Amino acid sequence: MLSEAVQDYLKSIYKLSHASQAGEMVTTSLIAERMQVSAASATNMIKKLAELRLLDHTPYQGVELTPTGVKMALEIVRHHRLLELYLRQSLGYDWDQVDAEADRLEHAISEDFEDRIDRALGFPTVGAHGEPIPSKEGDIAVHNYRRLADMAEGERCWIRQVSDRDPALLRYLDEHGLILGTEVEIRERAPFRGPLRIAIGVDREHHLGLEAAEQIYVEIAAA
Amino acid sequence: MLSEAVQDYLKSIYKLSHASQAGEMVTTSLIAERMQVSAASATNMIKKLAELRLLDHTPYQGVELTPTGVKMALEIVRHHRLLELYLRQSLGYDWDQVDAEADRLEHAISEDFEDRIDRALGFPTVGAHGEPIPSKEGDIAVHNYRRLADMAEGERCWIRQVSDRDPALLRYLDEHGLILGTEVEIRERAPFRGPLRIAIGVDREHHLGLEAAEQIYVEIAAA
DNA sequence: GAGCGAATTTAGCCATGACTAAATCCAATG
DNA sequence: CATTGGATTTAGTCATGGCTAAATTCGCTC
Ligand SMILES: [Mn+2]
Ligand SMILES: [Mn+2]
Ligand SMILES: [Mn+2]
Ligand SMILES: [Mn+2]
Repeated sequence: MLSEAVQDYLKSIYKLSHASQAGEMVTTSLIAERMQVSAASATNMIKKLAELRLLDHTPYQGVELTPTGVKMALEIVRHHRLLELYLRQSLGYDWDQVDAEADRLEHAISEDFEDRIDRALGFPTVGAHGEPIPSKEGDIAVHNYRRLADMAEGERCWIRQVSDRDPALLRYLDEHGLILGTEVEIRERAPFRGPLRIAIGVDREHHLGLEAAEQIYVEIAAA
Repeated sequence: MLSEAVQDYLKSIYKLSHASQAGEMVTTSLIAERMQVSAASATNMIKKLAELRLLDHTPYQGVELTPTGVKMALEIVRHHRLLELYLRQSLGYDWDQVDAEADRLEHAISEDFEDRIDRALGFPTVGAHGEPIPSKEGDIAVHNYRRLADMAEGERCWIRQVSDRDPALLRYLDEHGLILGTEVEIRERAPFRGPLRIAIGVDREHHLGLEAAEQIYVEIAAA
C-alpha cells in the first residue's frame, strides 16, 4: 500500500502534468507549490517516487509519471471524484465543500466502499465539478472543453466543468447561476484583460472577471 | 488535532478500561496486545499521552484516562459507531464488514460529516452491534446487560449487544439467527464449560460454545 | 528476606516526511 | 564566453511512531 503522502503527490503530479502542455515535464517547484511544502521536501519525495518506479526523474528538468504512476494516480482521482459526487448527492453537501472532505476520505476508503458508492450513484462518468471520473480499469475520458475566458464575443456555450480548487470561487459562481449545464453567451469582452459581459441562462447578465472565467470550461453551442 | 495513532490508542484504552473492573488500571501489556504493537511501543505512546494530559500514568502499574482523555476517546467512538451504522443502513454492508471500514474512516471525517450521517440515521443512540453511541456532548448510556454465557438454565432473554471484534464470529451468529433483538432461551448448560443448548426465536435450537456466548450481551426477559 | 520470573521501562535504532541552510546547476544576459 | 540569479539538490535536523535488546522493577514463592 502507498502512503497517504505518496498518494497525494501522485495525484498532484498527475493533475499538473495535464494542466501543462503535452510532453512538458512537471517541475519540482510546481509540485512543491501545489503540495504546500518546501522545494527540498518535494525533491525528497520525487526521489522516493522514482525509486518506486512511479515516475521518471530527470534531475534539474522535472518528472513524468510512469504508466504505473498514472494508474496509481487515477485510482486516487477516482476515489476523490466518486466521493465528491456521493457527498453532494447523498449527504447534501454544497459543491464548494466536497473537495476538502474528499481529500481526506480518498485515502481511507476500501475498494468495496468505492464499488458501493459507484453503484449507489449509478456508475457516473462525470464528477461534481464536471471532471471525468476514471474507470476502475484506469481509463479516463478526454473532454475537449474550452475556457470561458477564451471565447469570442457573440459565442454561446454550456458550462461543462469548473475548477474545484477555490471554494470561494465555487460559492460565487453558484450565487450567479454559473453551474454545470448553464447556457452562457459572451456579450462583450472588455479590453486590457477586463471582465466579460455575459448572459447567463435566459434573463441574467453579469460582468465576470477573467480570472474566474479561466476556471470555467465550456462546450460551444452549435452556431 | 490528535494524530491517527493517538486517537486509536485512546479508543483502545477507553474500551479496555470499560472491559476491566471499575477502578482497575489498564496495563501496558493489555494496550500493546490490543494495538498489535510491542510493549516498548506502548510505553512510548503512554508517555506521550501522559505528556498531553490525556491519561495518568503510574509507572509499572498502569494508566487511567483523564476526563479530557475520555472525552477525546468518546469522540472517536462516536465517529466509529455512527459510521458503522451508516455503512450498514445506507450502503448495505454486512455487520461483520463495518468495523474494519469504520476503523479507517473514523479519523478522516469532519464534524460536518458526523452531523450529516447522524441526521441521515435519525440521531441513533445504539450502534450496529448494539453498543451505545456517545452523544456529541460526550455522554454515553450505560447498559446493564448480562453475558449470555452467564445465564442460567431456563432463563429467557433478548440479544441486545454483540462484540464487534471478530468478523468470523459475527458471520457465524448471523447464520444462526443470533442477531440483535432475537429472543433466546437457555435449554441446557453442559458441564465443564461446555456448550449451551439454546432456543433461538420460535423454532430453532443450537448448541452454542461458551466462547461465543461470552461475546453476546442480553437483556433478561421478565419471568 | 532472597531470589525468581514476568511485566515494564530504557536505550538505541529505523523509516517516513517535514524543515532550513548551503551548495550546485543551468539558462539567460551582457 | 563569463556572470549571475533562480531553480534544484544536498546536507543536516526534527517529530512521529514503530522495532529489538537490555536493564529494571515488582509481586510472589521459598
Ligand atoms: Mn488527499
Ligand atoms: Mn479504488
Ligand atoms: Mn482507527
Ligand atoms: Mn466528531
